[in-house]
Amino acid sequence: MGRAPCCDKENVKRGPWSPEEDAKLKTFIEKYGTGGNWIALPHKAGLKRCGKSCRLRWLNYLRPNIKHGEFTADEDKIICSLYASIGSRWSIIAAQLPGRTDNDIKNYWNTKLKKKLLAMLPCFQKKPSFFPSLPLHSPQPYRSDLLLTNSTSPFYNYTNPNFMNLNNTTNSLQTTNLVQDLANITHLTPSPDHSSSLISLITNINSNENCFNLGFEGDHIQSMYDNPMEYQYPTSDVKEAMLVFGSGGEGHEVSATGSSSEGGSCLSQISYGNYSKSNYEKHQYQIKQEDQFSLQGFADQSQSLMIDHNYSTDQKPKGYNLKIDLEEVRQLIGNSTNNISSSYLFSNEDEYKTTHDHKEICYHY
DNA sequence: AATTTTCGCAACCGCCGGGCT
DNA sequence: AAGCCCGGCGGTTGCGAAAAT
Repeated sequence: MGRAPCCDKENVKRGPWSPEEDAKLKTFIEKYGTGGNWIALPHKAGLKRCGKSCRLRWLNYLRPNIKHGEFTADEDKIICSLYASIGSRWSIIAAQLPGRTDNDIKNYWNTKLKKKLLAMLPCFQKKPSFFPSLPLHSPQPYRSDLLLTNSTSPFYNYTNPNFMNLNNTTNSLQTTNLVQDLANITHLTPSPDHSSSLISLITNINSNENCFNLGFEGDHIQSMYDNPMEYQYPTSDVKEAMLVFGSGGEGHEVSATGSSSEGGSCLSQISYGNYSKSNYEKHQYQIKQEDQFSLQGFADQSQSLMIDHNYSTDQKPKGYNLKIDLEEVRQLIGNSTNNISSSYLFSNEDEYKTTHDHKEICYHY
């Protein structure tokens, strides 16, 4: 049995607010305040609205000093910085931007800023580093060397040509490039408590999540839990093959089938998890952002990006510093016409279906 | 010019935590 | 201590506008 609704949904008006309703609400609150009770407010104000709806309308639209319109470069910078630090805590981010609402910032991020930020990732801009030897604008033959062949995993032996075989030399190089690209963009600095400054790759078959993970590792496997940066390669049963960068382990929502609502899109997260080897689902502070970020660059492959960043329970960064190059973001935003990667990166569902059906590889500009 | 697709944003939904009884 | 109520929050949806075909 579910929770009782906050209001009688049959008798409340829904949908867009009329100017008359706005005026009623504004006048009432300016005169009497909210009284600390949003549920009772609409009745007092003579509105046939749910209290929550009134609250939202007031906070997001009617209250004084609300700022609408374009976000400034400085605001972009703050949003990017805070998102990199705390994730999708929109109310906290909004608190740093006077006049902006959490809803505004959330919408702005989801529709514009995120795409611009992701589009600047070198690993997606430099196609050869990720899709070496695949010429553009031409269907590609089936690549047997890109098959997954490891028969030890039920997910691994799925011979989907859209996945890379990370066991062979070619793809090790690809992966190394990928690692380097991400390291470049995030300016990751190894933690002092990881004695190895070298990034080594490990492969960790994760049967629970249909992924195998590539992680940065220090000298000991413990690093796998301490170190948040790992790549996950879903290996089966996904209509869109995708690459997820980020944290794995139980309690993380990184399943390959975790697609968001829209057909051609796939999952992406920026999450913050506190791992401990013994019980890494405890004390976990996770912030998740699902992206609608798809890539049609490799057969019917869609990809997503996850930047993961380890936090301890006091939510302070532990181990690594992630710095988004905000100047690059700003330049990118300021030069929206020069955005080759965005059209390359973002596909729509129809394109997906077309290439999926015909097993062709198409690059889009 | 008409139709379809995509985009942007306001609003809704449902979960969660805190305060009160 | 337990249960209820409410506010706050983040994710999602729906619809009108704009862009593309």
